[in-house]
Amino acid sequence: MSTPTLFWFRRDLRIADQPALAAAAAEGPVVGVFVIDPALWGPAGANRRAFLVRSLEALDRSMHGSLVVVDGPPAKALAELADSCGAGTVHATEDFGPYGRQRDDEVRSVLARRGVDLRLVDSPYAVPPGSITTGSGTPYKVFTPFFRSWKAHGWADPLPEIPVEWLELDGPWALPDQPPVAVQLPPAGEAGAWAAAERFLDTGVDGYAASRDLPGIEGTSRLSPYLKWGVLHPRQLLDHLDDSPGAEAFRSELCWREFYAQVLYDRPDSARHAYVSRMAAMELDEGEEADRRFEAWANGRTGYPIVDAGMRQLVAEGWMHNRVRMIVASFLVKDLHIDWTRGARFFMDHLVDGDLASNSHGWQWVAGTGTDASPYFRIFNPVSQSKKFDGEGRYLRRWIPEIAHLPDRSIHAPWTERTGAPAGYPPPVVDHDVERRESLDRYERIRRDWA
DNA sequence: TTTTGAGTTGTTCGA
DNA sequence: GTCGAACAACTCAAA
Repeated sequence: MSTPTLFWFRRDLRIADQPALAAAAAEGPVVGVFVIDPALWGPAGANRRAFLVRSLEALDRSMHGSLVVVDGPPAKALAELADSCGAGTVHATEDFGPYGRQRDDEVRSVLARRGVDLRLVDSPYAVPPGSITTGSGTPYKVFTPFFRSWKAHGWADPLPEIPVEWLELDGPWALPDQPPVAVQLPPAGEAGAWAAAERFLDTGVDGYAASRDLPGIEGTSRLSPYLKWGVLHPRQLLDHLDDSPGAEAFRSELCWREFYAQVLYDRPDSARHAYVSRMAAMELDEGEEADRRFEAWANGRTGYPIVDAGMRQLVAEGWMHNRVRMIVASFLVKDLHIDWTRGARFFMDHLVDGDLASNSHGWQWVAGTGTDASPYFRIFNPVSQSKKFDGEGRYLRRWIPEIAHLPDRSIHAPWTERTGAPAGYPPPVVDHDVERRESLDRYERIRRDWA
């Protein structure tokens, strides 16, 4: 009997279109393993952990129950497992995140000492980070030229189905208990992912360019949790997109994910620190009053309906509409003057689709600390954004029952209602016009000091 | 090396 | 209500 090879699942919880798995299967019988890494498990947040557990259960079913689940630091866990089953190689999909790269270096050297080879194949992206550069060989910092270059570079077609001989090891291999969560999780596994993908590809792509901006309707793909865990690979979706405007808009959203992965790959520190370092000098509000305002934001009680609706959706669903993510982020940073990293952490605690690169850089874009060139005076007005993208208040009424009875005219700014603000709904925590001015002043001080 | 055109998602003001 | 200009001038990418 040939020696088994280990396949280490990470952010690629699928069987279809799996080049790294195909490479493992080409060597013989495969032991599929997932390592519950304490360094990632704890910080993931209960919602994401719960979705991960379900995704692993689905994966295990598609492997006829052969998935091995081990606990502990990956280097130690994999070394022990390789020893016990006599595997000479460990295959995995390459990870480009700051922690993942460091972890894989360590795993590689620990395994090498036992004569076990770590082989990294493929990536969670259509185009692996680092493979596209500008004409002068530097990483792109602006999206549009990156997008052009990314499309010109192109990507592989999805792989045809390959046979895998899964090897079962003596267990028991228990998945961790699924954390009890209040949110309704998306259907897990490749079947659930493809049901969602087909629904979107069949009926959602056409109107995507316009409807993706309207939080009151189901206009987005809702595929982010699957992309996060690699239940779907982006090239599988790209393979179904034509040249229509909606398809191009969706392709560009997929590319944003890759652009930010590339930025983080180039600048691992930018997960937690300002990409534009001089912006770290921004004056921030801290202390009791700032904490009180942060709590109002986190609890959906700022008195600005679009902000509160978004935060309530985040806590209730573990997901927030993209347009509203920008609005609530802008409000925390520019109306409350609170550090973007605090908001980013809160998002990561709740999001089922929480992805470090996209989350950190989405926040940095809003905060004006990121790769964007001139976001100086770009401060979202929570009332005009609400009127523009949720004119009929469908989204607001769904999430804020206290104000559901208000007419369209005043629902976006309840304090303007002549009969008085509704009982049970708070007055605005700050005055947007005042805080907008304050933010511009603070930016101006940084700019002046820099000059 | 220098130059040139362009840059996710905005807001406000005044005509 | 709608529309264009100003915001303030910076950095990036490519020619």
